[in-house]
Amino acid sequence: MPPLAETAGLLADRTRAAFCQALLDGRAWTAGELARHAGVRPSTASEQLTRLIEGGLLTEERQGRHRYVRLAGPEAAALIEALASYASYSSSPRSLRQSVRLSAEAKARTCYDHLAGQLGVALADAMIARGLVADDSGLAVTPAGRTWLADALGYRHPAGTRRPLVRSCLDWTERRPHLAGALGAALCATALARQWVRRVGSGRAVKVTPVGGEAFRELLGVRF
Amino acid sequence: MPPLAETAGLLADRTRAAFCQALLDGRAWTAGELARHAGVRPSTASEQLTRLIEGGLLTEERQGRHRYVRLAGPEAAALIEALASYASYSSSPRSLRQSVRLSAEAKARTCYDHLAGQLGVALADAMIARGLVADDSGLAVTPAGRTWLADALGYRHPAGTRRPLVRSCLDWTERRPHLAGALGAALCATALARQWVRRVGSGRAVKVTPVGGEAFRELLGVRF
DNA sequence: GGGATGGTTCGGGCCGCGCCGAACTTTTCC
DNA sequence: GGAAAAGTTCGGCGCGGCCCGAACCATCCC
Repeated sequence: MPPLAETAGLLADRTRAAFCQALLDGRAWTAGELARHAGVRPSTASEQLTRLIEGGLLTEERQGRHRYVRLAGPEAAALIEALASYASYSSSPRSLRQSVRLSAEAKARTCYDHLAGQLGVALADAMIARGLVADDSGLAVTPAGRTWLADALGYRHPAGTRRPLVRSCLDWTERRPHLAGALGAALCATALARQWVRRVGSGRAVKVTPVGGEAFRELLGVRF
Repeated sequence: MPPLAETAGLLADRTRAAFCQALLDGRAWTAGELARHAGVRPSTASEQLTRLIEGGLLTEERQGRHRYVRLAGPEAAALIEALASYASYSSSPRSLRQSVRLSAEAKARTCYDHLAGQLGVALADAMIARGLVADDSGLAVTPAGRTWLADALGYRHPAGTRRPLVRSCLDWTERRPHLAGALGAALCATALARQWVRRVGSGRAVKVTPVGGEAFRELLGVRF
């Protein structure tokens, strides 16, 4: 079996796909949580998780009687994003898309380790409008952007890392790009740490707190 | 079945994956060519092609008794690239990788509508070194680059298109990025039109002609 | 220790699907 | 018109894999 087909096969199953999409929130889930989420028996979940781990898409971490599982890394997340984005791009009738836009996840959510949804797109737009990120056919952080990153988030990009500072990630609800890469991750981490956003429910949805609304307005002029 | 799993399923089969990877050369193939290429009977190829077309990954064009088939567009190509790149990234033992590097495809080939392989990476490096493309955490064409595009290739980027001028595409033989997007396509089209490279065999491999060697050296200082 | 909970292993059932060959249709060429 | 070639449709075969329940193991808590 050629490697492409094999990798695709990992994601070509209802249950495994549900696992991976849930794990796009970047957190570690237990096997049982994923089983309930996908609506299968624990035994089934256990087997499918093993396959995903052996396939290199997930990593596990055992803690006592729990088996925690998370995406193997940004590359794996990017692959799943790419597939999900293409799939929703090529399918999804209009009416469904409309109703999706009204959900909590569409307003604001995490996408692996960065922010997405209407919030994510608004933040991306704001950073481009303020000249912190340039969108000259491909995204790039400007010098002003680097300063802002250090001042507002306390983030300095280590030289020589493989991960790009900023990467565009197509938003499957908004159909517009938001910011991924190290910048996106730093922004999301800060937002969670300083309680600008709070997770709601067990999924990927987040909610902007009053403090967060203030912060986003002050730092980037985003009104949400 | 969730859309992600469905799309993945299209590529989760030996035969269909072989079709798609062959079609990454950007050309239109007949059903029979693909059948021989993948080592299946025409009847099988016919059925699988229908599935890929209904799934939106391919488009067809009938001409007489021939059924020509090609990738549906840059998005589809990008998806297949992403999967192929990840698959070879996560698998592929060292020895295999070594022998792959010596093949004709590794030296120079097309990747959907742009140039890849050692040639593609060399061209990308040269354009970055000459300041035509900036690699400041994300790729972007510089003003000098736009001038060069107009002068050397006669290409002017239409405003308001959805397709990015330049996009990074991870090379699965070199493990380094080469240039995709409209710029990559324009460069590849020019190279083929002006006989800088010539296709060899039925696959994606190309060969740099003497004229091409001259042109690449003159325009970008690339010695190949 | 004993009960409850999370997770795994194993056997078995079942459905899907990828493949082929044979028969058929359509187009091309002589 | 007739033969050859490209492609399609259909019936059928067989494998793979997805799922479950039952039994079992490991951990945690009282």
